[in-house]
Amino acid sequence: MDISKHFSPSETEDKWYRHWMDKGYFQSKPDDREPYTILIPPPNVTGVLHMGHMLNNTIQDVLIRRARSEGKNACWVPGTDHASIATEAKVVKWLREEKGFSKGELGREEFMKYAWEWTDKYGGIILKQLQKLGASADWDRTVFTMDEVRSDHVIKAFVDLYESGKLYRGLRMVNWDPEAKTVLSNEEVLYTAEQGKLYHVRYKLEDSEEYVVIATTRPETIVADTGVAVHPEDKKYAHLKGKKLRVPMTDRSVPVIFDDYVDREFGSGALKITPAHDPNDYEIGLRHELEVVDIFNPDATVNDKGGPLKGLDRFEARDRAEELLEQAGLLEKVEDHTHNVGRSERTNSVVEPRLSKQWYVNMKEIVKPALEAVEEKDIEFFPENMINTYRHWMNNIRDWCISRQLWWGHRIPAWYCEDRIFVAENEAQALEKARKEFNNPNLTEKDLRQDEDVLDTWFSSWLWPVSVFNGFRSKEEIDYYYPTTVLVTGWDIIFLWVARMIMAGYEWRGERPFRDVYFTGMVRDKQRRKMSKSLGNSPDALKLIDKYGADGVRFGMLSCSPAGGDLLFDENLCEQGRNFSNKIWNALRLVKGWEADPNQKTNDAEGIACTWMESRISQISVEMDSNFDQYRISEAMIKLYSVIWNDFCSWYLEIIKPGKGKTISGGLLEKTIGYFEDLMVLLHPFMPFVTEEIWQNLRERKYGEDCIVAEQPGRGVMDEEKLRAMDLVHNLVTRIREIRNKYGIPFSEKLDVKVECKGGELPSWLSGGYCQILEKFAKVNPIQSTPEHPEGWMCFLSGNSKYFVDAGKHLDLEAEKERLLKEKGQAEGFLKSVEKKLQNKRFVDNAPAKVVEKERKKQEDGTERLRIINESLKELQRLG
RNA sequence: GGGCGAUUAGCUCAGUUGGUUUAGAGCGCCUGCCUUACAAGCAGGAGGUCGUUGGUUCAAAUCCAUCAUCGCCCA
Repeated sequence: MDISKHFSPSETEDKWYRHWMDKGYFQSKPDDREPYTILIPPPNVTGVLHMGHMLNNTIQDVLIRRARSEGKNACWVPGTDHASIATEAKVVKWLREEKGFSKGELGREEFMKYAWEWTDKYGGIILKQLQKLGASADWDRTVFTMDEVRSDHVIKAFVDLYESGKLYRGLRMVNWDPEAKTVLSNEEVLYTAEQGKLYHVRYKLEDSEEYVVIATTRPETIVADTGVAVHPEDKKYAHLKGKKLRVPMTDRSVPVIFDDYVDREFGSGALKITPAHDPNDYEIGLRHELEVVDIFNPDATVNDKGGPLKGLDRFEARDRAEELLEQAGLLEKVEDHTHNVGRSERTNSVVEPRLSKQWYVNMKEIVKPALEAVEEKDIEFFPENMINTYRHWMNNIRDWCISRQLWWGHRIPAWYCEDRIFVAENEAQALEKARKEFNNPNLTEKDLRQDEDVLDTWFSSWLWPVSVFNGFRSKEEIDYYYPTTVLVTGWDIIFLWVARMIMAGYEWRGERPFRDVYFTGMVRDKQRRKMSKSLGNSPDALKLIDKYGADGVRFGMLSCSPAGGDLLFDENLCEQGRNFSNKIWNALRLVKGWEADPNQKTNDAEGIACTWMESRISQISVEMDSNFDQYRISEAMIKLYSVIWNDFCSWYLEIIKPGKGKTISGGLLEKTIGYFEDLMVLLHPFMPFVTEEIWQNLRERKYGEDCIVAEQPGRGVMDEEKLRAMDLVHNLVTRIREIRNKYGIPFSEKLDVKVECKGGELPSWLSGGYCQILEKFAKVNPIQSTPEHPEGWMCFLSGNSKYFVDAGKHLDLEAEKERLLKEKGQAEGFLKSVEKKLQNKRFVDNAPAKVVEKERKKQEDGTERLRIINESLKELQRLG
């Protein structure tokens, strides 16, 4: 059989992916088996695959494939979300640049047509990319937050909440994005320290030339001031009680108020109050019943109320205000000032606090079961400590603003008629309600006006675990799949999404939406910067797959991805993954190259190797079980990597490898192929393509006999003694190789080795089949026992035994002495620390007997080692 | 300002909740090898007083406190 020296992923990936799809392995239907369900955190429908997605989805795929191999009914539901603001921003830009239209010119209906056109064109690219990665999601179930079923759920949820009194419409200070002209939730605003200026402005008393200096970063809002606040205990300003100050650039005067919100240390200790343009000022304004003057249009240009600044953009207005203040002699000084500026996550424009009427979800009641579920571990977080963040947010939760001044999304199902609101699933029902309310059967649709706004995208995705299974309308699927097994997502959306899904789960199902939450870290570059498109520090995901293969990239992502922690991505890790694929591939080439003789018996060494390998496979399987229970995915993979590379390839295969021109026992080859299969099944969830390819090559397979659905190995055989013996052999081999290396003894030169053995009997692991292994790996004749140091032989330690090797002409007394002295130092240090413990009476009295016993054994061993070393040194001196 | 977390080998990280022969892995580094599966490889090696200073304990990388440095979240 002619097999290429290097594994080539590109040839195999598409082939097997298609085969899995053809066989319908990714599909899930409710049946008698235990379900294992994962819902994808829906990426933006028009987005492209980035490193975060790769990590997140690789982990989901590992879990799903592992569950499948455990015989569970594995169901991974893929889908996308419509990402209201991000998508609308893209469509607006596209229309402006390509078609020359603005949103306003088009009107709502036309705009929506274009938005759907855009979505149809770019939608789902990301899902195709996930397939390249090997994602074994049930694609027949692909859902979209704006498809019919999901939209229906969103509308129904809104109506439900309204009817149960958990929704209200209120005037609040909101985060306004003047570019997208929409409100943003707190979570959509990103704060960073930015360089600005602090303007010190003089406010004169109404009836004198005396003035108060007030520091502000936003002089353009001076014209909207309706008060000046000072701290009630600030003696400096006590005399201002009852006075009024003239607002610069206007002919208005405003009262001085006393409020302990004021920070006496900041600036002059006097604060201008602009209720319409600052959330804190708004609160203060409410307390003191100040007037509210709003000087901005929705696009943050100054309106009629802005006096001399009218018509200017807010930043132009700032400069203009500076000029005007300067001219009026009211500007005391301007300083550089660093302060936190909030920007829109989507458009990056500076967020403008603005008073506006919006829809809110009252969180008071909803939050309770959601917090409790996590506190009581009904829902488990991995890593556990994410609960702190969660608790903190939940305890300080504020009502959720869910309306957005956009068109792309679910339009709010609220209709206005005169001064009344009618919330219903559709217009006809709303009309019905209105007719009843007004007792007027003559009302028509024309009398109703639907709310212009759409709902926050998260208002649709918080329903995901329910809506994905059509939970509001049908029982069949949701009763089987809900609650889902695990949610895999980044911790950055714990509030935006995770917390809210939990709330929705209890609100509509009375039950947790998932059992576990696995929080992935953020993928960062080597400089610890979050990988992002804007920084351009994110490698192209598909190019990486081209270069290293999907398996290689998966390996790379997984090998550095502890839950919750950040992940410093290094392409090097993908290379390591690719090399690993190649390693296994070459193991296949080796095994396939052997010629089997059905009549040939296995020898002792081979028998030992088999029992040992079986035990190792059992051992690693058990370890992986426990790793998976704790979502230690990275650890499970690295351990398996080591078993495959070191134990299977470097050790097992080398032991049983037939000599040149020799055949292998048929039974042994059969067993070997079995182990290889077992290892491929265990590795499959991490590296699906290369394992499937090898699995298929290991034997003739019937159609449908595939690695992806193969059963995991049993955990039966566990021969502790063989495992220990093989360790000792390994150690001895390493020592002999080290000596060969150090003294330049070529491998072609066969060595005689003896072991110091008082009774004259060799331990079992130095005789029989083990001798053959030693012969093969260290090139030594069968080891013999000796009561004393043979004349002129070199001495070394392995484990606790003293060995002698006939190094002949290679013997270098000086180097030997140096080596032994170094070992002596170590042995002495070791013994000292052990003895110190044992001499401590309190240790011997208080520590558990087992621990003390262990220390005694250590002491014995250490003493023995030291004795051996000292003897050898004496022998050396005698020779030298 | 409130909170969370980190600090272990040159780099990236494990260390299963205080006790495995004086701390492990991968990468990198050094030495020797194109040994007939694999140079995307093989064999071997060097490298850490577990951030600081105290404390608890028979016993601390592990628990507590302080400080230092860094990161993140919320306001």
